Amino acid sequence: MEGMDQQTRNGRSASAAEVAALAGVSRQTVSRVVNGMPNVTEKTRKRVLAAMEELGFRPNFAGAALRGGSYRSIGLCMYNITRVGNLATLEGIMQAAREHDFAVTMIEMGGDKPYALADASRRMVERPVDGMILNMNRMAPDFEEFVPQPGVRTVILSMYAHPRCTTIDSDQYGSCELLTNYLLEHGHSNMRFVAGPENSISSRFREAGWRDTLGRAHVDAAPMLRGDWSADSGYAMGERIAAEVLAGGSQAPTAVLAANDQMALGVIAALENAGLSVPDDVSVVGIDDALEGLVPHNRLTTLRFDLRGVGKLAFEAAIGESSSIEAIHVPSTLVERSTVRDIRG
Amino acid sequence: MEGMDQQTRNGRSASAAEVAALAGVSRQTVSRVVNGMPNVTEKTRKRVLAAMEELGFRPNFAGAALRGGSYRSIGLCMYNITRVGNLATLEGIMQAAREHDFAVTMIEMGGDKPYALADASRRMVERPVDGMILNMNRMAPDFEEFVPQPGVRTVILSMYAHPRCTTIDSDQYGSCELLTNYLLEHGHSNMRFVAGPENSISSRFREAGWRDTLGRAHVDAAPMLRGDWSADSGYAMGERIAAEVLAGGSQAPTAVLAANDQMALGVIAALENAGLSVPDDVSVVGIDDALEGLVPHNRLTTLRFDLRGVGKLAFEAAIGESSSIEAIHVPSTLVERSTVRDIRG
DNA sequence: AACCAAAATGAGCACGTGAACATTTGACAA
DNA sequence: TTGTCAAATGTTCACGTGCTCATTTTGGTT
Repeated sequence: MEGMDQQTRNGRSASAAEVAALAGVSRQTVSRVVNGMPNVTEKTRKRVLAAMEELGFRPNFAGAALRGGSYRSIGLCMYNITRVGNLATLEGIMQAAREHDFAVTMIEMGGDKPYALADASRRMVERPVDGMILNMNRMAPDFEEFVPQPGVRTVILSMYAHPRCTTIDSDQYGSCELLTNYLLEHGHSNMRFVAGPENSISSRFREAGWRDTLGRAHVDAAPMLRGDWSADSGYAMGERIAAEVLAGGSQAPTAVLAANDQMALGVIAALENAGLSVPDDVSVVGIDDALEGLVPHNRLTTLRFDLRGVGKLAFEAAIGESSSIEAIHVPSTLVERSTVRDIRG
Repeated sequence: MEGMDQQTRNGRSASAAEVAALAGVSRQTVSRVVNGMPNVTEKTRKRVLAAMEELGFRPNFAGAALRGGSYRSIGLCMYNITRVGNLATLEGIMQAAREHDFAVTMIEMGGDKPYALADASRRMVERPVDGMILNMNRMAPDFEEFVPQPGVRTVILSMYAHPRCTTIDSDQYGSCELLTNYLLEHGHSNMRFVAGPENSISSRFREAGWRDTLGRAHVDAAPMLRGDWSADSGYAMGERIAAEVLAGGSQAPTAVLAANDQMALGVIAALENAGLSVPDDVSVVGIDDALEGLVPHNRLTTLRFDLRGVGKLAFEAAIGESSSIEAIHVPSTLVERSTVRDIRG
C-alpha cells in the first residue's frame, strides 16, 4: 500500500532526498522529474516516479517557495462574505486564479465592526501570498492614510480612488446615472429613488449617481426614500409611493428607481397590492439582477454588474508587473425586461 | 520613509539577518522579538522593532514553515461557489478558521464537468495546507476508491459516508423526513413532492427522505414532480398541482413539499394565480430558508440548515488530532411561518 | 573585590528545495 | 581504439527561519 511510510519521519511526508535514495538517484534528478524538466532518461524517470508513488511523496511547498521566492497564491481579505455581490466577485477572482494556476488564500475580518485596512494588510502579509486584494464594504477608518505592505502588490475593492493602491469596483455611480437617464428618456421626469442604508458605500454612490444625473438634466429630485436593502423595506416605501400616485396631481411619480432588486420587488408588491399596475401605472427598475431563478416570472428591468469581471481585474492587478496606480470602474449592463413603460408624448 | 529598501534585494523583502545587522544584534534576537519570546531587554526590543520598521520587515513564511512544519492554513476545494448553500458553509469555515488563527486556501474545480476527488486532492496538496476540505456537489466518479493524501487530514462535504475520510453534510434525508412527518401530523396525508434536478445529490436525498417517510407511515406516495431548483420550474409544477386540486376528488392533494424555497415560491404563485389560497386550500413548505430579505412578507414555512455549523465542524475535523473516520449529519431546524394549515379532524 | 546564578544574547545546525556548475556516461565519427 | 561532444546525472550552494546549545552580560550576595 502506498503511504505506509507517512508517519515514519515525525509526521512529515517524505522528502525528495528519501525518494532519491529509494530510486537510487540523486536528489536533483528527483527534482527534475517532479518539475518535468528535460534531460532525464525514460528509464530513470519511471524509477523515480515509482519511488514517489511508494513513499507518497508530496513536494514540500515551503522548500520550493523559499528557494523560488513565489508562492503562486494571492491573499483575499473579505469583510463580509455573505453579501451576494461579494460572492460573484469571489468567483471571478477564483476563476482568474485558476487560469494562472494560483490559489487564493482567504481571511475574513471580524464581525460587524469596521476594520482598518492596516489590520487586514498586516494579517494577510504574514501568509504565503504574492499579492493581496482587500475588500472594503464600508468605509475603512484609515483609508486615506493606509500604506500597503512594501513588496506586496495591494489592490483595494473600492469605489474611492486611493493614492497608493490600485482600486477596482463596479461603477455604482455610473449605474444609477445610466438608469436615471433611461427613465428620463422614457418620459419619466418624476421618479422616486429608494436608497439603501446610509452606512453602505454602494448605497451612497448609487444615490449620488441618481441625484447628479437629475441635476444635470435640470430636473428637481423628489425627496429620497430610504430602505435597508430588504424586500420588506422596499414594500414599506412602495406603500408610500402608491399613496402619492393615488393622490394624483402634477407631483405624482410615474417611475421608481430602487437601489437593489429586492427593494424593487417590494415596491412592486406594494404598488400592485394598492391596485396599481406595473408598468402601466408606475414603472420600476432595480439594480443587481439578483432575482434570476429566485422568483417566478422575473420581469424586472434592472442593471447587471460585471462582478466576475471585477474579480478578474482585481486578480490581474494583484499579480501584475505594472506598478502604476489606477482607479478602475467596471461598467454595467442594462437588462431590459418589462417593468418600464415608455410614456413620451 | 519606510519600505524604501524593499527593492534593494532582488524584490525580496528584508530578511531577519538584515534587520539584525541594522539593529546591531544577532539574528536570533530578532527572531525572539518577532515571536514575542521572553528574555529580551526592553532596550534591545525597541532597537530591533525600529530596524524592522525601517526595513519593512516581513517574516518569510516559507522559512518559518520549513522549519516549523505547520502552515496554519487549511485547503478548501470548491466545485461551485455560486450555489448559495456553499456560501454559508464557506462562511462557517472562515469563521472557525479565524477563531483558530488559520487562513483558508481555496481552489475552484473547473466548470461543469464532474471532477475526481483525486484531482482535487492532488492540486490541493501541493499548496501550503495542514488539512483539506473537499466539497462535493455532484457525485465524484472516484468517490468509493479515493485515497486521501497521506499525512494531510481530508474531510469531504458529502451525504455519503466514505471508508477513509470523515464526511460531513446537512442531513438532507432527515430534513425531508422531518417535513413530511410535519405535514402528516397536520393531517396532510395527500401531498405532492416537487423534487430538484436528478443529478443533484441533495435532491436525491431529499426525495428519498420524503418517499421513505411516507412508506413508514404506510401512505402511498403520489407521483413525484420534478423541477430544476428555479422558481419558474416550481411555477410550472404548481400549475399542474392547481389543476389537480381544482379537479377535486379523493386524490386531490392538500399540501406540497417543495425541495427548495424558490420552487415553493413558484408553486405558491401558480396556486394563487389559479384562484387557490395558501394555506387555506393548499399548504406549502419549502427547504433552505433562502428567502429572507429577498421577498416581501416572507411567510413560507420551511426548514433551515445549520450550514455554518457544517463549515465549523468540517474545519475542526480537518485540523483535528483524532484520526477516527466519522460520517456526520448535521440536523436542521423547522421554521414555522404561515403556509401550513392544520386540517386534522 | 570576588563570586555566582540568572538573564540576555550569540553561534551553528537543520529544514527541503531549485539553480548553477561539475562530472560522468554514451553515441558516433575519425 | 580513440577523440569529441552532447546528454544525463551528480555536487554544492543559498534561500530564511526556529531550535538547541554555548557564551556573555547583568545584578545581587558574600
